[in-house]
Amino acid sequence: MKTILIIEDDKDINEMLQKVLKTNGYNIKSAYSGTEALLLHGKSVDLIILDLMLPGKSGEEIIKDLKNIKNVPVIVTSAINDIDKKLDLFNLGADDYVTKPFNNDELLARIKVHLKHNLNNQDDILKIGDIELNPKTYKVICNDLEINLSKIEFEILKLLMKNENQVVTKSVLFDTVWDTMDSADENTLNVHISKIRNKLKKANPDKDYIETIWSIGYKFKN
Amino acid sequence: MKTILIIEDDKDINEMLQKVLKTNGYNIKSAYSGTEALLLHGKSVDLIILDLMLPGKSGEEIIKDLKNIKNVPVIVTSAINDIDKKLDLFNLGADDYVTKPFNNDELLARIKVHLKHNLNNQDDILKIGDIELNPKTYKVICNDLEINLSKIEFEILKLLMKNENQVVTKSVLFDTVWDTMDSADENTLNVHISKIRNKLKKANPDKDYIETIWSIGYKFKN
DNA sequence: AAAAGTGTTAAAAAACTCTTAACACAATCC
DNA sequence: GGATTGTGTTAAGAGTTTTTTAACACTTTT
Repeated sequence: MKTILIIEDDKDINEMLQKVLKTNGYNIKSAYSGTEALLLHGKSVDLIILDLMLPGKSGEEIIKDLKNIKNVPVIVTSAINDIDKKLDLFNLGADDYVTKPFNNDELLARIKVHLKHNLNNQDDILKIGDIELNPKTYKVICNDLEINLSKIEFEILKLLMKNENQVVTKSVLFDTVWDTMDSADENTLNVHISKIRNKLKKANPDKDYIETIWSIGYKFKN
Repeated sequence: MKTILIIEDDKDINEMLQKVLKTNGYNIKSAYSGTEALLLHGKSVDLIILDLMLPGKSGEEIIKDLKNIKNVPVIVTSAINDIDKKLDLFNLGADDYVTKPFNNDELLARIKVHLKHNLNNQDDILKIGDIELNPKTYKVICNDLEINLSKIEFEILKLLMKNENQVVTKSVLFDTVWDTMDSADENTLNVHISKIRNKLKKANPDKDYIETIWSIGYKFKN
């Protein structure tokens, strides 16, 4: 289920949006100001609906800060239809700009468009060779044997498998698996990789799944 | 360079769009009817701008056919601001809907958004002759063979390829690849260049990619 | 022909990684 | 409550790969 962060100071509109989006199957976080939004924005948020409210921080500042935390699609809503403002926001990374009053169904359609593009959050079963990873149940089957991975181990393997045959850089791994800025020690990653390799090797001793790309990262190869 | 397919029956608007998009660095294909568009749409097209008011096939039909050939972002432009029509088109796979008359800069911004999202973003892959370098995945393919470069080798080749047919001075190389002040020995660079040349030669023995510019630097020639 | 710059190779040095073990912490179980 | 189990992080030493250094042959410029 996708999570949408609503940033809207108008209480009626905020609540209306919450209701509409909830009935359409989204998980909701709601904020009534930019500063509040910054606290709520994090790993689980998949898309942001940002109202260009006037009091406090400007929309431009907020969008910058939000994108800094995590780069997800931002749909700006605004009563103002000023072209310069629009262009500013697109430049700062806004993905869409909807003028108020908007039609709810159109907003829903636009949300769909921008979520569709973000393929990083698909929860489908990943099947590569004799490994099967189910992001929903946290189950991993290798060579017909079920293996137990810890949460971090699971996240690492999922990311590697999503990028099959491509290098996943260490910085990407840190950003995705550990959402804090002061990401873990390099060594921590090594240890986890080592543990994953051991568990996979136990299930299938003949294969090497994870390749080290020296000084860059790791690659799940098939 | 990205290629945009313009589908617009109004001659003036079509030509205006061509001009605007060309000056903004896009490659253009232009069609004045749906059937013509279907013939032009293919592998090289990255995004479509589709005007709705076409004689013959309806916009809905055309968008279906286009997506069938190759699923690229479609921005619909239309003089009609009918919500039901809009929703129909979003359902059929439209990625954006811009009402005429539109501001050119806004259209450009929206084009950027939808191209950015395209995961098959081949944009920053450096392709020169039979060499392909992907800065994101750290992959280098030469003459259809994948070659493994170390990190420094990769950075050097990337810089040279970015400045195709231009001399890259040694000081620029040192500043870019080694970010410390006490830049490495001149000889160090020679050794790395030598290693890169060897690996490239192994993949394609017939070509000399890197040219020495005596006492100044190196040049990736094509 | 001399001087300056470059190419290549092998070996030393540095950087990075892997594994094991230890510790702290949290959740679970009797 | 106290013991047990499992997880995440840190540290240390061994192991591996890359990077640099140094030597010498070679090429270009003056």
